[in-house]
Amino acid sequence: MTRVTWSNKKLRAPIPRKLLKEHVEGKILKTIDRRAKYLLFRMDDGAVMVIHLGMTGKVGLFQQRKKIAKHDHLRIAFNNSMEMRLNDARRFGSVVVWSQKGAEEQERKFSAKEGIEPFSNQFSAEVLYHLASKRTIPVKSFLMQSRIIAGIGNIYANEILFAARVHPQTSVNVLRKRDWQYVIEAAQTILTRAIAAGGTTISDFLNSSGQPGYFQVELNVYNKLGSPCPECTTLIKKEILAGRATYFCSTCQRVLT
DNA sequence: CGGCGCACCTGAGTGC
DNA sequence: TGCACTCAGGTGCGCC
Repeated sequence: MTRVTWSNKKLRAPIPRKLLKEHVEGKILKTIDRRAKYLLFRMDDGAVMVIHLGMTGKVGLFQQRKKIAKHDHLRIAFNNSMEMRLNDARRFGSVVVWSQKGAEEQERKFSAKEGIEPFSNQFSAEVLYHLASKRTIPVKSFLMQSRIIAGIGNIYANEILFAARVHPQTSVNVLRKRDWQYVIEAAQTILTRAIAAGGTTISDFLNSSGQPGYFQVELNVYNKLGSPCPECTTLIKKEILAGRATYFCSTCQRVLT
């Protein structure tokens, strides 16, 4: 990575310019991993650059000579005429750098406060049942709490609960193990589909088109206020739950008690 | 501690 | 190429 440049705006936090200069510029990018909704760019010396995309962030590969776009906040050039660009209109995203010295410890601490990965063995009816047993928050809020479960945002929380036929308002402590099993299966199916669509988005970036991935995923309830439920034709309802738009079918999704 | 409300920001859409 | 207003895919802080 031959050169790092940035805008003068801060994201969620100021861009760590000094650390990027010291630990990213001039280094060799070895692998890119993901934990929760964070991207981990690992240098071959052990340093790590962590990027979160917030609501509107996008990372793409571009020719260095291509004109920069409004809201490009970070550019990292490679030694082959390409560069990676982080574009983020609302600036809810973030960039953090762990130097090789403390990276392992920092990653452990970071990972410890992020929730269960939906494709891990921990994402089981047993585990979720126990985590939920003493809590009373609505199941939708529970699914969206990144400290408990990683990677499920508002759109997919809505879609998962529709697929599992669970009402978003249901208090988590009333779900039985078999309800959790439905939720888990729905989550894995829907996230798998979403990831497949996301893969298409990455290709679009290279082709300079740039369609957000979720337009390619078929949504059953999210943003479908007043549309007929695909299962029973009842009109989809919308309510605000914990400040977030919540869509559901009041026939298919019953509040458990 | 758990649960909730709200702040952080820009842009798209809608109604007048 | 107006203006005012609402809403948006996430996270984390402060308050009760």
